[in-house]
Amino acid sequence: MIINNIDYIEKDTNFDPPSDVRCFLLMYGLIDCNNFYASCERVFNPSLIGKPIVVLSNNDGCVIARSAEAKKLGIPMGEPAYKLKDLIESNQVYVFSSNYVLYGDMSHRVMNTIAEHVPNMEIYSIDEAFLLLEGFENIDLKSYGEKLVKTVGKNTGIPVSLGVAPTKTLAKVANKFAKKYKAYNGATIIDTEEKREKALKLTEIGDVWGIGRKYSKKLQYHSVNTAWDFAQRPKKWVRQLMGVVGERTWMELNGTPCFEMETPSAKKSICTSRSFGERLTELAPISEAVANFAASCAEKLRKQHSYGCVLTVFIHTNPHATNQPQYYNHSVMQLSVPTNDSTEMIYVALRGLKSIFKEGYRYKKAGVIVSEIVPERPLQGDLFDTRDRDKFNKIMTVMDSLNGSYGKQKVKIAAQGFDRKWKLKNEKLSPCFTTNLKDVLEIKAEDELPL
DNA sequence: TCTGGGGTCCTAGGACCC
DNA sequence: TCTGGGGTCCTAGGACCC
Repeated sequence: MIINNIDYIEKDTNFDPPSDVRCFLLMYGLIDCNNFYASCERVFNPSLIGKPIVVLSNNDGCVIARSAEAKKLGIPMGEPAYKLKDLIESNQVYVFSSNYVLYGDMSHRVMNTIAEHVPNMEIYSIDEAFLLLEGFENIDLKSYGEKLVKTVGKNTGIPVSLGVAPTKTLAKVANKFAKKYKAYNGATIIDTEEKREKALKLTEIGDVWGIGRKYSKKLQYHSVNTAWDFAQRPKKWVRQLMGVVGERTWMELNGTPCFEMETPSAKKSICTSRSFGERLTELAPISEAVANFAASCAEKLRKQHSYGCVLTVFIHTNPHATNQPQYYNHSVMQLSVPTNDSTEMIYVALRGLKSIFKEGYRYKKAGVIVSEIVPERPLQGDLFDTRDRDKFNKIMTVMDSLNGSYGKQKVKIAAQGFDRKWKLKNEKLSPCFTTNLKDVLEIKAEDELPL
């Protein structure tokens, strides 16, 4: 029985695990890319197949993706790269700086392929999509799923896995099985009560979607070690310990959908922030960085046809350097008129930065956050607004279109500067195979050097 | 020396009003 | 003067996700 009705869920607070036989009218799928960033690096460099690969975060900080081989070596997710130096060298692990242009483009290819075969999908992240499988009663979901997985792999070179179940959370569970056991051929379906029970019993509580580190610890303290233990607890108990959020996860694990398919909506906040490649002590280079972050926020706003009303700037020192003086501050500014104009945002952001910048610290990171985001129209004017908004709108449109055709940052505001002292460290960047022919040709030329 | 970046949602508590 | 409760709005912080 599927109860796809939020009102019912709200009212019946004593709903306990159902034990009746189910008939699923509607199933959710979760398809995601295996070791996505590592797989992307591999697509254009087949010599890496079978080799351990790790991809590092911005500034080559810590590990954010690992190939299966790297996982096998015991390289943990999130580990700082410097701690892994020996392990990397002794095992000849291939290390890459993150190349988001490449990953973004590969993501498009994967998503487009899925969209060609599934009518209703929701892109959930760069490497994941939920599918809504409606009207599949007479179709063998297992072979349908296997076929989809195979097609995506063939068309894009990226290996993917699919989990199918009556709720999104259960689809996530199913997906883990598809990944873990090769014999599933990339697709696992949870469509009977027996499979659900077995899957939940084999799933650690911390691996459940929606249960993070903190709750995982809390639950284990109460002897809840598996997803099944959790699903068997009374609903009231879960509500008390974890609030409505935990209650929804509980319902979903028990087969009642609480998370519907979502359509993409405009962001409610937009943030651009970076750690600097080197520590900065002067206002000038930090200003340049902040100007760039503000410009990037404005560009993101224009892309989603929104204006921002509030702008926050923050800076801080390195919290890990406990032997050095620490400083963290932020400044919140209300914009007189909602805007997505780069020049205006830069101006306001720099004013904010000036108000919080203090001499005598080694700054590590800064960022700009835009909040209270509203749709582009209707615009509420300010009586005392003297800015020629039409003119600046036109300038922004021209700038975006030039940058769209000739490449990022070909045209920018003077304050964004050219020094780039704040720039990221990414020493192990792969070429942008999919978007930059020049990079690819250069690599080829090098490859041909025999000695 | 070296530890990412960008989001969302929920809750508790305070201020304020009637 | 004192006492009371309910409602709303805002904010900071906590938890989670990828």
